[in-house]
Amino acid sequence: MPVDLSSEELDRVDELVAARRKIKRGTLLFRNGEKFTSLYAIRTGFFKTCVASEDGRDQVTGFQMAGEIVGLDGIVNDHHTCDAVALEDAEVCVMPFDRIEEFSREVNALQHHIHKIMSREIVREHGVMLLLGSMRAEERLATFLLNLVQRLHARGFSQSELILRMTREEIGSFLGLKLETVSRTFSRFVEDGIVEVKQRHVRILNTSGLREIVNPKAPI
Amino acid sequence: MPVDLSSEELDRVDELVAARRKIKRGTLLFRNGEKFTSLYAIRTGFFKTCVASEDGRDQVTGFQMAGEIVGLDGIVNDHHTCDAVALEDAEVCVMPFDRIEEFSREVNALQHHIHKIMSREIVREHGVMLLLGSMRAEERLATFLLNLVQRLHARGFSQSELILRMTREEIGSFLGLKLETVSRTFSRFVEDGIVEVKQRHVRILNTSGLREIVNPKAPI
DNA sequence: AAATAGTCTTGATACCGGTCAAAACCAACC
DNA sequence: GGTTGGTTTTGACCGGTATCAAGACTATTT
Repeated sequence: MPVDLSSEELDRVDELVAARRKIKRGTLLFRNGEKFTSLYAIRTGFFKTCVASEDGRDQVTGFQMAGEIVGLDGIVNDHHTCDAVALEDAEVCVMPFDRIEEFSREVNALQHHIHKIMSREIVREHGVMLLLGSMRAEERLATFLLNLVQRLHARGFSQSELILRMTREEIGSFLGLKLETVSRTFSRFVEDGIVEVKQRHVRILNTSGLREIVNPKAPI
Repeated sequence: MPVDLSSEELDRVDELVAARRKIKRGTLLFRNGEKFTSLYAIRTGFFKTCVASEDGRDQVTGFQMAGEIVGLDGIVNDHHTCDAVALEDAEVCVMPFDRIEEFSREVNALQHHIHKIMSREIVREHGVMLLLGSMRAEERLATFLLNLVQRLHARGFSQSELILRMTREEIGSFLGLKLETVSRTFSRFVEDGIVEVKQRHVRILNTSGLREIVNPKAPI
């Protein structure tokens, strides 16, 4: 949790963490309908969250990595409304929400931090809505790759290479596309020399090419 | 604000409201880039919020009516990242956010209420992502109408009649469709006897028909 | 009443992405 | 090594929505 806190306050924040929990790849951290008790800070590993409609269709609402928080959906109704699935072996900090509320009454910076986390999630989802509502397949995939690599880079990984932890189908679900379209769009990027793709391994050869796809400059 | 509070606490919540502000139809409550200071509780009127991509496309992220809160997007970066536009003459309560944080340190129920409001917005957006990512035009419009009429009914209006405060283009932007598709889909609903449409005036003739479109029952 | 601008509807056509199907590839396990 | 199951790629074709265009309707203004 990257907040500006005094060392004393930091100690208190440590008390927030009730436990650590390991999640095996493919298993759920929490599921739709489950009682909400805690937020989870991801220490290691990679998650997807997804919601389901009554008739079985489901939609990946996000991919989360180290340092990010999952579980915010559960606050409003005391029950989770989506599933959080580990896409690789993972470890999280369990932070009981009543304790978070208690502490954030005492530590102003923590209170504000919590508010920011929730607001950031709202703003992130605005971006996804823009993507789903107005972009074509190539723009969606380019946006997705740029976003992933940017977040990975902020964690010390390469700016140009990444390993996808999710299947084409999961990417498609997130981007509102079918897996075949995701695959075809990757192939087109490869043809155009913008990326190299070997299964889940992606190397970005031309970042500004991707940016150009997302945000085409009006010629003169 | 429908919270369970003692009357003393309720008095304090009243102090949250720094002022009321009237917004003329077509004008902005706040705009992208503007400094964030306050949340706004809608007293009367109807708003849309929309985000814009760099190259000018924009996406309506929601429609808000009396009792709902707008401005949550501004918390994370101290600046708003979307526009809030009044679709009819409106009045809002201005609630300075620093005061909200101050009070919610003292009134537990208020603190939790704020958290719920933000979580509810996150969950609502999950639903929009599901809509944008996996539904076809008819399902999107049916979902939209059912949602609108349900929220209006909760405010004492009819279960079956409503007046749309937004244009076909704004509906389309929200639903990820072009205005022509929205219009055609309305026409199809009319042909099928599911709704009556006279410009902005809509009467729902067959609610379960709409539900069926959203959530088709598997035959046997 | 006429004129104007904005909004909405409808038609014809194009195209993007979906669907269906087959084959290739990969990893894990006998 | 061979088998199995899951994932990915690719092709052929189809369908839903976008696009382009014209006209109708409504409200407001002159």
